[in-house]
Amino acid sequence: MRYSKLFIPTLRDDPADAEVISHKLLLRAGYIRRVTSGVYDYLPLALRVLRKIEAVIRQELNRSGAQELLMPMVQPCELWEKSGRMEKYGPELLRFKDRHGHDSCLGPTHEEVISDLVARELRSYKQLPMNLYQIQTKFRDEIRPRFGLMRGREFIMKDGYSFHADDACLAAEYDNMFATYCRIFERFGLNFRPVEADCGSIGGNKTHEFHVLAESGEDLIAHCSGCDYAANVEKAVSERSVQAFEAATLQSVDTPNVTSAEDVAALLSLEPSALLKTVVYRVIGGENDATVIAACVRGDDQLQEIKLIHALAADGVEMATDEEVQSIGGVSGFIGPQGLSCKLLLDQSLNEAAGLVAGANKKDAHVTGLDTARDLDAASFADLRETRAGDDCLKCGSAIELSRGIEVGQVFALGTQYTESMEVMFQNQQGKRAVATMGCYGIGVSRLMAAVVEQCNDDSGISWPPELAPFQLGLITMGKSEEVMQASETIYQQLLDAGIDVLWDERKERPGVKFKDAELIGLPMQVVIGDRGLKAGLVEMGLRSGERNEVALTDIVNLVIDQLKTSGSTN
RNA sequence: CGGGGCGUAGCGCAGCCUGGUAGCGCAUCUGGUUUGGGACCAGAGGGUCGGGUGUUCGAAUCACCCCGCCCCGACCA
Repeated sequence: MRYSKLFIPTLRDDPADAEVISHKLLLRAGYIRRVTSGVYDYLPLALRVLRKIEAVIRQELNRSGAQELLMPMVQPCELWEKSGRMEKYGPELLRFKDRHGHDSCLGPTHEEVISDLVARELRSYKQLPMNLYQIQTKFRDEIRPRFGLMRGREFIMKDGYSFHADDACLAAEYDNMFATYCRIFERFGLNFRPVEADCGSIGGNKTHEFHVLAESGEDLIAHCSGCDYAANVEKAVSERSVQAFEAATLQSVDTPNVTSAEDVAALLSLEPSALLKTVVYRVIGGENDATVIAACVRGDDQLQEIKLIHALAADGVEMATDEEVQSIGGVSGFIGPQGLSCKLLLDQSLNEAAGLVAGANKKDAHVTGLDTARDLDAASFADLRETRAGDDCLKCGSAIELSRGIEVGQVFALGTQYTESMEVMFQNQQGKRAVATMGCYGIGVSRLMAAVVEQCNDDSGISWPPELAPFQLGLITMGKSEEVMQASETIYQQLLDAGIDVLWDERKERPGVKFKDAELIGLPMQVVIGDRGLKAGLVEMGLRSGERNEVALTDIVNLVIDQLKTSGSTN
């Protein structure tokens, strides 16, 4: 491809409204442009990268026994009514009526459509297992799209669904997909980590997320320094040794205007872990729907809301308003577990704990000497605290570390959650009707492009892994002499003939401009032909990393081929 | 939706406080000189100042309303 014919609108300055590196660089290097909130154009360079990402995914999935199909983006609402997700999915599901008044929606995911398809065609256990996937544009009307491609409303996703006659078969496919995902992310040269995760709104019972480690990641993940335990903090479990405090009688203590756990601890010269922190929520969904509840963790711990939601078997929780706090007998700023007229949950680390300090439910007062076993008989215990760096791993006892991650993939063992409601049935070996069991597997394709940029960049721009670069090679012509143009054209043709994806920068630009653009765009290798070297029969071969060598003009094509082989770049 | 910031030429910004009819850098176009790391000189084009209403002799500037964007919280690939 000739540079002058390619649509690559590069920018000299960082766009003002981009925050994270991938967003800035993809905009600056001419890969993407915003159309509307959370919706982007993929310009020619971006499309090339996307196609390469897709190619790797297809290759590995096909090799693992999955098969590709393509489902529609527009879906009838009936399917969502049938699965019961119409209400649960909420406003993220973009709904509309067609001209006949038929309720439709844009597919944010395809469990319903695939289950409906399979339900119609599945008769016998002999047709199972099967694993079907697609690479499709999804639409989720996100509350807050941000960070460019990282969290768009419209995005490209690979989603796969497997169906099985029994759970053992599902478990085997889960492991198969897990391994396949590891291979895919390894081929992208990413620093990633599979982690145990919460099932979220998709449901199911077993799931792992795949996170690319990056500062800009939206998720916090906990991983053990001594073994392979890793989990999203929404799910991570760990222990820490907390000093036991001496049992004492209950006493009230004045704490005028001192509300935060840290400040109360400082005022009373106590360890923050001696504090018992009480947070009040209103429950959404489940049997406690719309009621107000209180949850307690130690003063130096944070409450993990996802864990609380699970402990309550609810759909969600929301911080209580001051009025709601009052309605259960609490006083904002001085809330304590005693005497509240509501359901009370304590973190399990508080089981049998004594000598604690907690809010007194009176303005400007706390109580000391609180004993959870003695003073709080209505409380139930659950794991509610968020894992902290330095905690002990439950598996091996080593220290837990925390990192930020970008979730680029997730595998779920769903079980029969959708197959039951969608009636995906078949006749089993015993001749009986049975419900199929199901798994689903996602990879955020467009997000992956952003995640790779987050990990592969430097001050000059993007630095693509060879397998994903939009072109394998940049051929840069310097000078305007007839000779150098002619020599460039010859090499360009030879490279093309050798099947190499080359971008020939034949623009009438100064050398600096061409080098800057090549580096911004992130091409992994460059060949430079200039008047100076040409006289001596030499050209320059350089890598994005900076390494450069003068080589004979006559050798260049073969050297490039060798280099591409060793770097593992495919076309 | 709640909280914070912002909207002036393709991009990055100044001007606004204290009203007088729009400016800088980059990019673009023309001509010339340059040509191994984002050149220089000369000239040119390009703006409903996000939109509306109001105040005023006069509004980018002041007031009110609306729209859009970015950041922080709940969602997730």
